[in-house]
Amino acid sequence: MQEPRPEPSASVIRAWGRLIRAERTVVGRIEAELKSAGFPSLHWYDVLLELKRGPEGRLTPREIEEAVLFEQYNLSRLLDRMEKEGLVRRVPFPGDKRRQLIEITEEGKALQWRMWSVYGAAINRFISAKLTDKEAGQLSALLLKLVQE
Amino acid sequence: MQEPRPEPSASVIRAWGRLIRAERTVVGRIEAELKSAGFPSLHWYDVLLELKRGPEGRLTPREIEEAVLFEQYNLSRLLDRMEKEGLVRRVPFPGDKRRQLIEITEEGKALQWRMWSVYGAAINRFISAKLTDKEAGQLSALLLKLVQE
DNA sequence: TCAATGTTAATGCAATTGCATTAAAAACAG
DNA sequence: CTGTTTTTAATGCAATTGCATTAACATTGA
Repeated sequence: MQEPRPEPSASVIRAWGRLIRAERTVVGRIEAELKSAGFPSLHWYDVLLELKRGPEGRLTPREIEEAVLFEQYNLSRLLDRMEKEGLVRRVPFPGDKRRQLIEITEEGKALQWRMWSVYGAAINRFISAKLTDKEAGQLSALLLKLVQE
Repeated sequence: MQEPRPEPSASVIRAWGRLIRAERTVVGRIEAELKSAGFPSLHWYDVLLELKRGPEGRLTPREIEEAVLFEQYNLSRLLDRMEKEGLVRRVPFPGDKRRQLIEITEEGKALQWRMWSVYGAAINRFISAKLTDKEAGQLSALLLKLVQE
């Protein structure tokens, strides 16, 4: 016998819907800015930024996956494309031939930098203009609760 | 001469990162539940729900697009697939041969209903369990500000 | 009226993503 | 050790998405 399942509350359903919509809207706006400036997508930026932050500009694919929540196979092919563009380089992982290190190139760093000038401006336009810093802090705290555990 | 562009504040950048991450995480978890129950993706659900709410279970593709923020060409092909599964039906739009009405079928309504039992439970597990109703309300309000104007 | 413009939906083709599997190497268990 | 299991990354192929364009119709304005 199955217990009746309680419906999610109206306020939870509303929050969920708005989360989807806000994300789609803001990502769409920011991607449009990047594209119209001739830059690749946010996914590329995310990888470049993570690498730049990593020790000596290097991370394993696993670490990148974990940082940006991509699927293994998607990241593998994204790195193919980025390598072909000269933005990253695959180097051997010392002491483990299964793994590898992805290293950002100077060209990759330069692209990240140039993209940030457009990306940062877009964040200003589409987020800073809509929320105070205090509200941004509240939003962060709430979203953090959502992903925890 | 170019004015120096102010950097987005740290709290805004953090909120933006968490918005992306929270959305990806929760969508991923919910999609996994749907898939493991043998159901199609959230996109299908979204379309079915919008149609079910529409007058006599009908909306134009334009209206669906607007409601769920899909691209025109993606929706066009999604509707192809859904029609092939017998979930929706394309019917002529009276008085305008360019447009059409998409009508949900009984089978489509039944699928939406069955999906909701899994989807609602997933929302409970992944959202209700993490936020109080009050917090959900605050989150909604903040996300709304983000998409406004 | 009718040419020009705008709107709606579909489609060919390229790029990306998803799924399942594979290959290679490392870690582990007896 | 040696066979088994686990981890890491790549890949063939199908499904989906993105981009650019097209076709069909409606609307507008001279």
